[in-house]
Amino acid sequence: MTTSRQPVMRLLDLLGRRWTLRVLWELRDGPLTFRALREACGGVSPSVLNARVAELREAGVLEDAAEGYALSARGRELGELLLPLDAWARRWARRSSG
Amino acid sequence: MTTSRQPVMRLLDLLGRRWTLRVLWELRDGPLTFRALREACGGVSPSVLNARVAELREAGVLEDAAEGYALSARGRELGELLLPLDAWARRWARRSSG
DNA sequence: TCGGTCGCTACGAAAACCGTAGCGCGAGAT
DNA sequence: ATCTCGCGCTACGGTTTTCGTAGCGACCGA
Repeated sequence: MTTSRQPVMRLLDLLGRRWTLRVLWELRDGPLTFRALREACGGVSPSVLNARVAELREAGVLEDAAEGYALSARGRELGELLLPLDAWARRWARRSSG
Repeated sequence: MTTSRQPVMRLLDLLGRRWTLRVLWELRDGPLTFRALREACGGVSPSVLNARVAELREAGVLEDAAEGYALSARGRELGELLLPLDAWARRWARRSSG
């Protein structure tokens, strides 16, 4: 009840690792190669990126594609759940400045 | 254009730190004291929890309350955006097992 | 064969995180 | 006034994660 045995907490733990959310976000609108993904994420170190990719792949969220890496069907679903964060973040950016 | 100058990427960076999402999640249904929050998060070390709390406080997502820490109005909005993750995670948990 | 790009690994330095102990403070009881 | 208790939070040493850079082997077009 308190532990991460609940699915959502496992998910929160997975997403709460550096670059994971960002990778998901960048892959939302189409596949990217390893290097392109790396640059899209502002130049993460390849070791970390590879670790994240492996985790997401094992989680069934990301999969290999001809064009590089792509979100799976499940991953696309998850990506869409992340979408409203954009609107929220825009409103959020207008804090303490008016 | 590529960097985290875009609001959503700042947000993704904020949320992509260990325990941040979890803290948000645990605070969704009511305020918690520091120690209660700590236990709800499976016993995070207080130094890290304090850092996360400070970050979220500065971001205007979390605020001090009589009962401990509580989500701000904005924070509650963000918390609701996280809500569908629960349903997704449940479906996700039924992978590779049926 | 050569140049270019691909996914990915190696490895030392730096930063983040963990676990435990405990401080200073305010409230309630004696 | 003192004692006690739980509170938010800090200190600190050890472990893990992340970073930054360099580069390997494979593939492909010229």
